[in-house]
Amino acid sequence: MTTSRVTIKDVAARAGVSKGAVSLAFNHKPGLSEATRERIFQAAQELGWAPSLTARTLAGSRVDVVGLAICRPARLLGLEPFYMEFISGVESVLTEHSCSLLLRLVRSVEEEVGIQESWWRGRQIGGSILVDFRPDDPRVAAAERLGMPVVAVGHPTLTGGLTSVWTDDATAVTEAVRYLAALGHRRVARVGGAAALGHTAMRTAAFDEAARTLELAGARQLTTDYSGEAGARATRSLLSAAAADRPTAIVYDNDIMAVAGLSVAAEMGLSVPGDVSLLAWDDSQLCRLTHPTLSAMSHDVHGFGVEAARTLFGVLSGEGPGSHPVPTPVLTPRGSTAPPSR
Amino acid sequence: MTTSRVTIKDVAARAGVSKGAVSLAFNHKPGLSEATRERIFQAAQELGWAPSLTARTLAGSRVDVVGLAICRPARLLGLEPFYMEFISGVESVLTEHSCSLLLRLVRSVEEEVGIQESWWRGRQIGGSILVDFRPDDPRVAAAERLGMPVVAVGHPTLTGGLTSVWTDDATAVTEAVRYLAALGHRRVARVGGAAALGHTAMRTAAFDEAARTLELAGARQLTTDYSGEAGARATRSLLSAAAADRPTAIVYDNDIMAVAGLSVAAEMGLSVPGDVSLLAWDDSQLCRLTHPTLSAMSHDVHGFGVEAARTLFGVLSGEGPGSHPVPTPVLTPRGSTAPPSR
DNA sequence: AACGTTTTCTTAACCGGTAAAGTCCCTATC
DNA sequence: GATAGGGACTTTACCGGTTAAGAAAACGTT
Repeated sequence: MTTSRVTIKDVAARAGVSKGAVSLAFNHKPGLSEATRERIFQAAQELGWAPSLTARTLAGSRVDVVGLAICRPARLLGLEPFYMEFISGVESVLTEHSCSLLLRLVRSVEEEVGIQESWWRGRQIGGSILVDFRPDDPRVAAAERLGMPVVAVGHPTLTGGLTSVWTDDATAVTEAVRYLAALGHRRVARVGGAAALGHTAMRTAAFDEAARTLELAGARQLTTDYSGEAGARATRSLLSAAAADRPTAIVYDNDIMAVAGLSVAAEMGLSVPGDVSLLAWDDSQLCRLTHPTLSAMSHDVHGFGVEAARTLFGVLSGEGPGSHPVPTPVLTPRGSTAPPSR
Repeated sequence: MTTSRVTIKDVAARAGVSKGAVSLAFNHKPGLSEATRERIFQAAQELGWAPSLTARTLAGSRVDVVGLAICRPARLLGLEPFYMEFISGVESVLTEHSCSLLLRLVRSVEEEVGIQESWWRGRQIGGSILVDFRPDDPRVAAAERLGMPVVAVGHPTLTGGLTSVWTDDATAVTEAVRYLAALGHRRVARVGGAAALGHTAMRTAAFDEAARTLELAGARQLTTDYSGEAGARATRSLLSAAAADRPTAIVYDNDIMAVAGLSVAAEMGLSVPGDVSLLAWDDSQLCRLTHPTLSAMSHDVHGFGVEAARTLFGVLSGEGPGSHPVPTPVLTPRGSTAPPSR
């Protein structure tokens, strides 16, 4: 009930030493006899004391909290397996360093800049992981202006001089299109993610480029908000074209939209992969739960989070800016892709 | 680049006043002329200063961070729409109070007790939201021992004397079973969540009770780990019984498993809802993306998070322990439930 | 003009730690 | 036996705020 805040002073008194000695003991610094050290830990244990991180932070040492602000409508976040998996990867590294994650959902990049700045100014965080980069993202300048240690999750062309962790979306898109073309598809469509995001633009450009190179006349692209509903709408729009124009293969920017697409195809009486092939992205467990199972560009999202966190610790320990690519998503063919029917 | 930490002292100097005056101004406390107040804000703005939350916390005011530790294997978290939606609800309230969320994924309740304790001891958080209660949960005693303000998300019978926010799972399960029975189903099965969780036990008991009351001889239940794979396995096991014993309706404890079940039925050549009806739980967007769409016990998870956070702020402002039920999940029939075929 | 009130601001003591500098004592060295 | 060098602690000065108590100036009163 009472709790009566136990402080370092109480521990010092109980162990019969000074505050300084307790501090020394708890930071495993030299200058104390084994006996005293033991006595101090004993006292701390008895009183149930742990050093206040707040005070410790204020006293000038580092902050062991990492920030992460995510800017997506709440409705979508719930559904996207991506972030939770990413976070779990980040967490697994933070835990090793007994660090915590400060999370915030924001509505705009501008708001995020504000949050990050106040976190940093208020000494709430030691550094941050920035995600969902846009072209000319204001966070690049903000991070540099503040001198705040960050790792930017995004392609180096988007993240300015910041240390970045990224996947090669362009190559993955190209591989996806090549694969579908190799199966014999000519009318390939892509249902992309949010148009404002930098990596969507990169995928769009790569898709165009691949379509041109492979001389796919019927290539088409749409952008969405990543939601299943938008994916369904986009698919419906693509598949309702006259049979001669209708795409025979569709690539999606996440797996929720691919699942939605699968259901639209069924609803329209089209068989997958007979009438249309579908290819998902990110490849969560979901892709193996549908019927037919979804072929996907598969991706170790957890590992992506791990790498981001590791890199942030690198930055925190003084490493200069760098570019850290993580493995390119690999094609994982399952039941939803096949050669087009004649 | 340099940032040269701006502190309250710098602001005071620039405004030509003392530290104390700046503090007064920024906390909107009386005792300053309008002119000085203005001058101070002006100076702060020019220097880009914001008070350090760390220092502020240390100086004795409250902590504006709320803790949340989640104990589920990372692999599952990614997929479960529940938590992200819940978090987004929590966040929306925290934001109003300019509070942040400290998130941690843990592997066991014991680990969580440790984390919560060190957060609290270290003055990292002002209070916490506890989720996923088990019978005799050690967190109840821990929270009371520490005198830590918390809100427990779980049924009052599980959360001891802690302030709780909960949904009436028992009633919802009963309603689900009644509905299926009303459609004419006699062999109803349930694919439950993690056996160790308190609310799973409550649902299991309620299901048994409802089956007895309605005299459903063929009622069966299984528990899983909430993953789609486990849901698929469970469904496969249930549906591979001889036709005369095979359940004609299955209730799932989340929607991922229901999706998995749907695909298993398809794989086994059974039609939904013709041969077997499926009923999902939680009702994320996913339930509307399958074919047929999934009937579900629908639930405002975002609102659940909102209520949890609101209640925590109540506790923080001194409200005594209380019990806050949120609306019971309501049955939302869609395409996956129908009377059994003869 | 003398005196009590307010208003407005300053001082100084914390909050709970860290870290550099200082003190004391014990031992090795010449 | 004087001195230097460590080891084991203690002192003390911060970190960047808050806040109670104190002081100076402005104001109203009789």
